[in-house]
Amino acid sequence: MSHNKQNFVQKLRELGYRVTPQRQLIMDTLCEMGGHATINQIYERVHDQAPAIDRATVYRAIHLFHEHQFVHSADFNGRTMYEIAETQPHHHLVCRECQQVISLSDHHFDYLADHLRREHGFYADINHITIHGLCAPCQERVRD
Amino acid sequence: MSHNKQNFVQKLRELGYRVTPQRQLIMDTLCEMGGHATINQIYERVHDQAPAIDRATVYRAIHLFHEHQFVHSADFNGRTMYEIAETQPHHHLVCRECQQVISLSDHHFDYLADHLRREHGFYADINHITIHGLCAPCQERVRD
DNA sequence: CTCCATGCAAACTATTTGCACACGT
DNA sequence: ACGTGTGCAAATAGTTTGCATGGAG
Repeated sequence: MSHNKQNFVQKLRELGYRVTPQRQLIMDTLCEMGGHATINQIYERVHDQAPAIDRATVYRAIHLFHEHQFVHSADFNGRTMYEIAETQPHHHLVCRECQQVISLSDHHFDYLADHLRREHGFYADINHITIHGLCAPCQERVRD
Repeated sequence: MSHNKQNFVQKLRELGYRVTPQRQLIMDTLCEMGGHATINQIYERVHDQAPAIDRATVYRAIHLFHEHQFVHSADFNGRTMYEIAETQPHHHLVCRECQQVISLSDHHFDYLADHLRREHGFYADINHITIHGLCAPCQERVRD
């Protein structure tokens, strides 16, 4: 569910980066935010706890994390969201009508990943896939 | 491959929107751009052909198209891209190292979509799915 | 002829950058 | 002590909005 703090700290150090309180707080915050957040949402929450932390620091940290796969980026209806790169598969179904996000773990994604690797030589980041569409209630309502 | 112009024009009208040269040019341009582009890239190209067209117009058109499923949005390594909603399935594998985008049409996505509908009641926009990961050459090089 | 869509300009929000200082190693 | 990371401020880029005019239906 949440990231392994020891692991995060260790990996940062291994890569030659410094483990600062800012980076730790930003990572912790993203974890607490239940899977996905925009940079702005992360900043707001971090700022509540430590007003001295600047937006630029949040941007720099998130970019660093993204570069090294601590977090992933995803499009949620035109907005870029970031989420912890879980060890547990953690996919998202995003409804384009009600904006609802359904999280699920499903082995069918693994089949797809296997297939993409074998047939297309592509190594998918299969632990985090975002799919857009309509949730059941919205599908009922719309019927286009 | 390219969008059906008649269809686009007709649908716009059906929905009660006006078919303006600006909207047509923006849609044509996106089509010519081979599947995916940022709003800025679209604007640049439109602007070359018709310098009078304003950025605001491009934003408004793309949002309109997105709202009515003429185009889809997708995250390409943290950047929001837009692409024509093809009738042909048209998926993207985005390499997070070299930024290469592999387009493919593959029935395995259909299996996944069927499964999501049956098991999770979710109606995926299966004609356009973006998956992140490493392409074969980058996978070779990295080995982390 | 009637309104919707556009262009323009300005406001607003998001993101990046340079620099001096602070602090993790 | 060294050099990376941070805060600050300013610059740049991205997006939205109000309003008067133009043009599609």
